[in-house]
Amino acid sequence: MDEYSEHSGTDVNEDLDEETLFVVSQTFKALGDPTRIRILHLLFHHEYSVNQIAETLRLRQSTVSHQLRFLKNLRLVKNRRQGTTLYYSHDDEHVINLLKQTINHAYHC
Amino acid sequence: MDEYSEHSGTDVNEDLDEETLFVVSQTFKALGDPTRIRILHLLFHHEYSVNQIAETLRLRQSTVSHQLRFLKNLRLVKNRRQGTTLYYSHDDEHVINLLKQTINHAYHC
DNA sequence: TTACAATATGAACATATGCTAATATAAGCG
DNA sequence: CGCTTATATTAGCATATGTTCATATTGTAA
Repeated sequence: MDEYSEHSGTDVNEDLDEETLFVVSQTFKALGDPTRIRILHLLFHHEYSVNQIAETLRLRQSTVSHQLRFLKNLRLVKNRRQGTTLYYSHDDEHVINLLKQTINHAYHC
Repeated sequence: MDEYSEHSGTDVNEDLDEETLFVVSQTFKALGDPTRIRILHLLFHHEYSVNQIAETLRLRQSTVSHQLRFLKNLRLVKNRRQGTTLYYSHDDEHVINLLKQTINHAYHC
């Protein structure tokens, strides 16, 4: 992996500021739930509608919709309308990479 | 970042097995709390005792001890005894890298 | 317009989570 | 041994979280 570098030239032991702490914890929280992981994993390769996600993952439509709203608020997914259907796809390469890394790590260890 | 590669030659759309799902979600859950992030961030460069962590981060001893137990159960930290003092340090390079990446990402965006 | 399909929303519920105070345990020293 | 320091543990509490059912909204077509 790549080297950790401080954001600026300040003290290396500086505590994290509150905003960073919030953003970072929110990001990891988003990935800390099995349902959301399954949804994001499904969206790795292409877009799916809400109902397609629900059917594929055997989840209630309501559950999927709630979690998609959660993910959309964090800008981790985006959607595209086609008639009454909304197609969702991922919208944050960094977070997708975190997930890919960790899934691979879990498999290989 | 590096490319995502499937763990085996099976279907690319295969659903995540339950164990992987559990490990991955546990890992992200560990990083999904501000207190644990602060503790792990503090441990980036060297070890600290429980009381040192509590004082530095202005947390109760009990809070720190609980979170360290959590992190130790997931093998994210380890400790070393010296008399009555326990010195904790990080014990999972992969997870530390995830955290470093995400902190940097939060700063730069 | 009405009817239908797809999705979103709100409320209720059960469970999970994190912090705290109080207490217990463990190690070292006199 | 008793005393002190450092850490761990337990129980209680408040809040957060995830799912579900029921219902509302939206868009399209007849």
